[in-house]
Amino acid sequence: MSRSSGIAIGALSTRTGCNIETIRYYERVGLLPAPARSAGGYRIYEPSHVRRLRFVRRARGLGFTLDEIRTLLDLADGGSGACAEARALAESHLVDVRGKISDLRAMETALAETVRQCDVGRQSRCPVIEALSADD
Amino acid sequence: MSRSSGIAIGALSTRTGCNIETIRYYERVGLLPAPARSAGGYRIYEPSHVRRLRFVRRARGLGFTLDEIRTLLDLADGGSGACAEARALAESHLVDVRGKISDLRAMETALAETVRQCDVGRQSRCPVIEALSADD
DNA sequence: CCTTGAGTCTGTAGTGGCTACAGACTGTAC
DNA sequence: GTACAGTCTGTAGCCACTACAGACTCAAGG
Repeated sequence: MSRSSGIAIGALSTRTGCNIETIRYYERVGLLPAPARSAGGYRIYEPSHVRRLRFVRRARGLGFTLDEIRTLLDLADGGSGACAEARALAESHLVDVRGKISDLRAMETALAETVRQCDVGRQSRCPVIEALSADD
Repeated sequence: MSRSSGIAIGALSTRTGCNIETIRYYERVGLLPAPARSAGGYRIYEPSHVRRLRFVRRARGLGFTLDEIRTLLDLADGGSGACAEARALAESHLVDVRGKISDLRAMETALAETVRQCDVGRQSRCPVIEALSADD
């Protein structure tokens, strides 16, 4: 018996590209179900854990928060009717992402302009510092 | 004597748009020098504090870390020779910002595509969840 | 002078999403 | 049997704040 024995945390880590400490952290905060344990207390992961962790990592890669991912996981497990909710979550997240992009673009413009002024003249004072020190 | 008496932390907060708790935090971590105190222990800020805090807030607005800002402040105080260093700092920060923008744009594309598929078909399964659950 | 109420004080703890230990134990290959 | 990599728990740190509790202070009005 016990033919398919599952894998240890290190193997799960290599397979998913997720740090060991992070895997344990996900378990602690309830994103990954607690796996079975060996006699000596080692975690033993099944293929379902691999799938779940990949889901989490992918969602993190898209910038979803752990809270949002918890919801997505519930929806994925939940079944029907979930699609509209998942879509809404993804859409509102997309709005966030676009907001961040435009914030960063504004930042980029301001920074680039500041740096550019260093090239322009050989002022007595530093344009970078001046820009940050402006009076109004 | 004591004609110009300085302002309290609340007034500094309104003037700079910086949270009171954040002002105290900046003092704690050495970004803002500790001001004089009233007999009762209230912080009394001078115009130099207003300028310094504005500098910090502006730099934060451009996404500099507190550590980078500490350096910028040293450079601003330090005087000559500082310009090249300040410029280098700003430039490397600009590289970071551009990196973040392109990461977010990739995210945006992937998210938008995922959401779009919800519109396309009336699949039995949710494209958002499917995308996150992919096997490879 | 006294009271009221807004302002301020210190200190501590929480946030998110990890990451980094220390010190003890386990599993496995030789 | 023993070496050594892997894993365990628990705690603390990171960044840049934010949010309290409970005590105190200051200015204005009566």
